[in-house]
Amino acid sequence: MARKKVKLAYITCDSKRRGTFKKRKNGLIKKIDEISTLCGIEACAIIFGESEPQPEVWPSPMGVQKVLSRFKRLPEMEQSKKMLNQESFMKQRIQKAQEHLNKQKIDNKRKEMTHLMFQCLNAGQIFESVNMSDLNDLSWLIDLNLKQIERKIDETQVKEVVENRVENINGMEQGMMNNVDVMQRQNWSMDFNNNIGDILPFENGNCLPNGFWS
Amino acid sequence: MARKKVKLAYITCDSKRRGTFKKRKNGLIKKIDEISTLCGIEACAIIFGESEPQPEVWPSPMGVQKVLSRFKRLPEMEQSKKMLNQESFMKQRIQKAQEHLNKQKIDNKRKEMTHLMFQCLNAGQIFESVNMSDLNDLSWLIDLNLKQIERKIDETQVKEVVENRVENINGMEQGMMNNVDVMQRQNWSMDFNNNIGDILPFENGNCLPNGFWS
DNA sequence: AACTATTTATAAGA
DNA sequence: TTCTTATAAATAGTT
Repeated sequence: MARKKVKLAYITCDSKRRGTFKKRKNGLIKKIDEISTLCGIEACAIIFGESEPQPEVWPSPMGVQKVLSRFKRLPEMEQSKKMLNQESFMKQRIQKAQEHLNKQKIDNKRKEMTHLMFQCLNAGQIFESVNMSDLNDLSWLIDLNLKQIERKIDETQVKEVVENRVENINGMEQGMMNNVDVMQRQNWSMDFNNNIGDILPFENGNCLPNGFWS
Repeated sequence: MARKKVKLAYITCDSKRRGTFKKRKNGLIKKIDEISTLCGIEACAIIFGESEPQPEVWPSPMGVQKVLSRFKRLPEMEQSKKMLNQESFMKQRIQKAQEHLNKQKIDNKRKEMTHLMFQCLNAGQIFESVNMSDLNDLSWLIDLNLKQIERKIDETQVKEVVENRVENINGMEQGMMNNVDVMQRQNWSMDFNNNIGDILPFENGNCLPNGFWS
């Protein structure tokens, strides 16, 4: 997990595998030490290196024996209660990955639509190529921005100053919804960028926020 | 390890300890899963929660049994070979902490001296309060900067442009070494700041680098 | 073995 | 409890 994300699979290259093993074994033992200390619990780990007859153990073999005897004292039934651990563990992992993927997709969509929104503002029109679905998302995004703008207005109590700008924006939204020509006033987008910047929910106001595409 | 560095000691607060345990147990199991997969080795962990009769085990209890039987097959002698693991582990930890501390000290000193250097440049003189030892470190730091400046000059091949500036800097160093009055030309520091900024080894040239004191 | 650029883990807070 | 988010730690690739 560094420099490059590593695929979770057997490392074929011998030297790399050995290096990884050494580093991760140390990390693992440190982690067990920490959780034991922090939470005051009993735990042990036994790690067989691939060509070493003696395993690395933690804590001392005596400590391991203590944990093991406690483990063995449990009736088979109890020991096996979590038998499906590994499988359910994998399922959990898959589910989490799936959820993460979904979040990323939504996030990407939002970025895409934000980009499109600014393109439209700069061009002063909505491109022919934008399909219905994106248009829908776009209006959702504009809606979202509007709400934030309204909130900001309430907060700063400068209603009188920006009221007509908000009307413009409402007009813009209406226009987008109907895919008509509210945006065609070329000057409007520049006016928008120059004035609305400081109440947009982005750091940089009239351009995409820092690191937006990174 | 986040938001705040946690002291490696038993967590007294019950709710925090339980939360930490849960999170770290998951992290730990994930790590064991990873090292097993990546390195193709056998390993197991048994973790007793503080009030749970059944331990969390990894991999499945069957897998644990397999590792355990392999472990038990080893003669006592072999099992105990790494008996001192825990103690030597602690010693290693202490040594590493010590080394880290030393690096931090050196780093701090360097920052302190850099700060002092700029203070002197701004004031146009070396303060009476600076002791001999710091003066020594200061000259070392200036030396270091000089070398970087020289390297930069070679790289950019703009020798003719900056040559006399370098002479100024050499003069400055000489002056510091002798604790005399080369720095007293009030205008010099401003000139330095204005012109040397882009070849200093810092991001911001005439002020401390970003995040320097964070 | 030591060094960093990155990825992960995770302590607090919402 | 789960979800964020800022920070601390682990660690992959390099030297």
